[in-house]
Amino acid sequence: MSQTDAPRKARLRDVSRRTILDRTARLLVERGYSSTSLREIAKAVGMKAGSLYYHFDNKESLVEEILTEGVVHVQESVGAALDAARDAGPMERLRIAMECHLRTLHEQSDYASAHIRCFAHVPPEIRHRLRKVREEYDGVWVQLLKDAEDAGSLAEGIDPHFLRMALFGLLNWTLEWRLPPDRSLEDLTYQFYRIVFEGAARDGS
Amino acid sequence: MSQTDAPRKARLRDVSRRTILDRTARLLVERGYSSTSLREIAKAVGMKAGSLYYHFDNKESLVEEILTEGVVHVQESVGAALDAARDAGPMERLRIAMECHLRTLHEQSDYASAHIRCFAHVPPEIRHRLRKVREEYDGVWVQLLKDAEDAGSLAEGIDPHFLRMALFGLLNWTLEWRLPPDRSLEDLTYQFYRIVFEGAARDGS
DNA sequence: ATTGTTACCTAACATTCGTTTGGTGTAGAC
DNA sequence: GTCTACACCAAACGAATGTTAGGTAACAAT
Repeated sequence: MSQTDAPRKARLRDVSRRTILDRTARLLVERGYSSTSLREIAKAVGMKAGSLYYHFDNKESLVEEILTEGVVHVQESVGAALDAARDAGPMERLRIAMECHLRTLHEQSDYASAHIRCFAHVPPEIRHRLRKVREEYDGVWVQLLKDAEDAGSLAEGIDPHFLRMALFGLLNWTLEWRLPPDRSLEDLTYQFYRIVFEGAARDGS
Repeated sequence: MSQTDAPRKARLRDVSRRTILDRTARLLVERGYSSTSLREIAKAVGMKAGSLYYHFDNKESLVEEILTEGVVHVQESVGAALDAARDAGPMERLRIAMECHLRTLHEQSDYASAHIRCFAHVPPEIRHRLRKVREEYDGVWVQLLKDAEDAGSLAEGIDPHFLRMALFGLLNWTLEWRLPPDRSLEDLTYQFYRIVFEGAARDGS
């Protein structure tokens, strides 16, 4: 009846729901989509498998919500960092986006890394809807590269579309490694930025 | 009794076995490890599921053989191309290796693409043994980059280990795309080579 | 004190999975 | 013509899967 009543009533439900999402995201990263069973998820949460259906319609919608949120996490993280560096030049903004993308994947969001690792193995309908969600985040990079191009910072003959694909490959593939713990993500970003934009070859080779 | 007798006796067995491997590789690329069932494989071959056990101990060893052969395909393809260009400079040899790696993944071997797409989702023991198989192919690239470094063709401050990881990310991640059919793999290789080695930024940005 | 809702559990459902067992037709060897 | 090894099939196994139905403690509202 009070204003705090409705939130309090809804709290346990929301907490449990969030716990399920968190634990499932972790399992999806570790074992992939098909190998993560509802009973495994339930055990990680401290429930029984059937109880998951109180919070989600089925396994697919649970996973879809996680993978969708994964894109949102990366997009918000990169977006916030770019907003904070609104005055930086286009190349510096690209470097910031690279570091932020890497940091979200490796240190901040199991949702994001679950998205990368499971996308290809998820049912086609989900994958189709996830493509739509990706497009908005893709747009951020399209704009970043367009800004760099307009500023005359990109070399001639470089196709921005391929460059974007190359960047995604570089950044997302790092999930396949065990990151060397002696090197920071800042180092990694610096190396990748140098390779992709300044080139790994000595000038004139 | 004749010399052709033993081969003829063994032929049907070998043909069937190879058919199983081929069809399974294709299914692994399309649906991933856990979602590819033995009954699906058997149907694609024209057998019943139980009959697969005449040729393989179990699902895991069937898959392991495919993923292992995938590495062999790439390694032999790249190795042959490099042997044919023994006199080329280290940077040209790197370009050749890139194109050959891409071509094997996209046009020549389902075994190779199955390896890339399924490696992370395969049982840990198999993954552990596959790492050993990868190491030899990794050595090819370690040598390529060492040759480039020794020739003074690499920029200072570039860590060859990170550069190799970057290259693998770039090349292998292309399997996540639908390759634009209007662009050849030669174009793609050229773009990637320019980005990674000459840099996507205009000099002095 | 009673009622109703919330957030689960128990127990089962039908299916599918990898796998095994016991056969069976066919082809060549003798 | 008989025999034998080969390459497979038929049918089932137990276990695991996603999912559903019915029940039940705990708590809040009345």
